[in-house]
Amino acid sequence: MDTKSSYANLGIAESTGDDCKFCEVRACGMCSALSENELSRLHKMTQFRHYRAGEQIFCDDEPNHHFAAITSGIVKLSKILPDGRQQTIGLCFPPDFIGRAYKAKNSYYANAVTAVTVCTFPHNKFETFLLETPTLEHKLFELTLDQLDEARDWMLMLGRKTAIEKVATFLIMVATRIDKNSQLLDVAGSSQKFELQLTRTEIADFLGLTIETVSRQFSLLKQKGLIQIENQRFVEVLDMLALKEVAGMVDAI
Amino acid sequence: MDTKSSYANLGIAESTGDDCKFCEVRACGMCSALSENELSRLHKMTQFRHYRAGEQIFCDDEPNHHFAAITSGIVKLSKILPDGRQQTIGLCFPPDFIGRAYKAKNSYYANAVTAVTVCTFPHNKFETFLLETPTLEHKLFELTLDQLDEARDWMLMLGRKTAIEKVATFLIMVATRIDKNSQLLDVAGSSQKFELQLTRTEIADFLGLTIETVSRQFSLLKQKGLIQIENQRFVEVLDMLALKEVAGMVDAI
DNA sequence: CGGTACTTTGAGAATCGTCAAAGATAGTGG
DNA sequence: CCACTATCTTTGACGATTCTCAAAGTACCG
Repeated sequence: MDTKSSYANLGIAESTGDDCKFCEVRACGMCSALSENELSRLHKMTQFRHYRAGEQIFCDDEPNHHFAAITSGIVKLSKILPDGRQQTIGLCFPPDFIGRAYKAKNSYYANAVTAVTVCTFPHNKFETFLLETPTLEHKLFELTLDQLDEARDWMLMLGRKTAIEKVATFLIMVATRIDKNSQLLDVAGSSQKFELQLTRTEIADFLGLTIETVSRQFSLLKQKGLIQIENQRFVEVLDMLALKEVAGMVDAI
Repeated sequence: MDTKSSYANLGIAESTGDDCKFCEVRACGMCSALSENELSRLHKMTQFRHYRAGEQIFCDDEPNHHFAAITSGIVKLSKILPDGRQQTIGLCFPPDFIGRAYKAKNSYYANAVTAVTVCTFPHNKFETFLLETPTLEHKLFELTLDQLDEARDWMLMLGRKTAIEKVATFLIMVATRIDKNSQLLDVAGSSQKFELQLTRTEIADFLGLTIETVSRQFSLLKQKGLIQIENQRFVEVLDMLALKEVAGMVDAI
C-alpha cells in the first residue's frame, strides 16, 4: 500500500471511478445536494488531486481554471501585499469548496496546510452545471454564507483583539473546528488535546501578528496554566473557560 | 409636504403601491432577477422603511425578522465585544441586501449611517419565495460572493496594514465606491471630491483604530499634500496615485 | 552526530493607544 | 445676529503593546 507515495509526486491521482461511494463528505458537502443522476454527471468532469503540505493549489490573479471540493486536509487562503506582507483570509476544511464562482480570476492564494485531497471540476463546465442545478447552487450559497460569517468574526478579531486574545481565540477555534470535523482524535476522552496543524508562521499570518509575538503569547498562556504544549505542536487546553475569558469571549468578572 | 417628519418617527412608510417602477435599484439589485410576475408577488410582502442616520436597523443576537434591500443610503454592519470594543464588518450601499438567509439569528448589528430607505420582507415568507425562485437565489449568491471578496480585502487591511495605509485605503475605497454608486456628485468634473459620510468614530471602527489615530493620519496626508479637507467632512484627493502608494496598493519605487 | 529548519527568548525601537486639553462646527434661544 | 452649548475633531504628551533584530534553544532528518 504505497498509494500515498505514488500520488504525492503528481498532484493528480488516478480516478478509481467510484470514489464517491466512499467519499467522507458525500453526506455533508456540496454533493449532498445532488441526486444520483446529477452526481454521476458531475463525476464525469471530476479530477482528483492530491497536494502535499505547503503546495500551492492556485495563485492570486491566476485565471480560475477549476473549482475544488476538499475531501481531506486543510487549505489556507491568503493575500499578499506588494511588499510581501501576508495575511491568511480563510481556513478551509472538508467539506468546504474553494474557487470563486462567476468570476474569471482568483484574488487570493490557496495552499495546502496539511496533505490535501480534492475533487476538482473545470471552471466552465462546472458553472454551466451549477446554473442548471439550483439545488447545488443553493448548497454552495449556504456554504458561502457560512464562510462570510466566519470572515466577519475574524474581522472583529483582527481589528480589535490584543495579541493574547488573538492567540486564545485561535486555539479555541482550532479546538472546536477539529472537534466538529473529527479531523483529529481527541486523545484521552473529551479532553481538549490536539495537534496544531499550522506552523508559528502560519498562525502569525492568520492572526495578523509576527511569529515572535505568537510564540510569546503561547508562553504566557503556559505560564498562566491554561495550556500545555508538547513538541511545539501538540496543545492541550487545561482550562477552556479561562481561555475563553482571555479570548474576550465572555465578560471577565 | 412633511412626509419626512411623518415617517421619521415611525420607521415605516406608507406603501404607495407602485414604488418598484421608480426604484433606483430595480435594474441592478436583487429585483433584477425577477420577472414582472415574481416581482409583484414579492411586492405583496414588501414593507418600506426609512431610518434616520444612526438608527438601529437590527441587533446582534436578535431573531431574524426580515430581510431588507437597500434602495438609498448607507448601512454599516458591526460587531461588539463583551467589553464594548466595536468593529465595523461591512458597509452596505444600494443595491445590497442585509439580513442572513437560512439562519434564525443575526450575529451582528446593522445601523443606518446616513438616512436610509429599504424594502423589507418578512423572514419566513421571503425564504420560501427564495427557495422557489432559483434566479433570485442566484442573484443573492452573487451579491454574497461580492461581499465575501470585500470582507477578505478588508481582512488583509485589518491584519497587515499600518494606520496611515488603512486611512489611505479607506479614502480610496470610499472614492471609488461613491463613484460606482454615483451616490454623490463628484463636484468639478472627474476630480475626486466627496463628502465623508462617516464620522471619525465610524471610520476608526471601520479600520480597527482609535479616533485620535485616524485624525492624525488625516493630518499627515494633508501635510504630504495628498488630500484636502474642508469642514472636516469634505475630502478632495489631490494625488490619487501617490495615495495608492501610501495605501500599499502599488510597489513604491 | 551534524546540519537544517523551526521556535523561543531577550533587548531596544517604533507604532499606536490613552488621557487631557484646545479648536471647530452646528444647533438653540435670546 | 450673536452668544452659548453640545458634539465632534484635532493636537500634544506619555505609556503600553507589538515589531524588529539578534541569539540561543529545540526538533527533525539523513
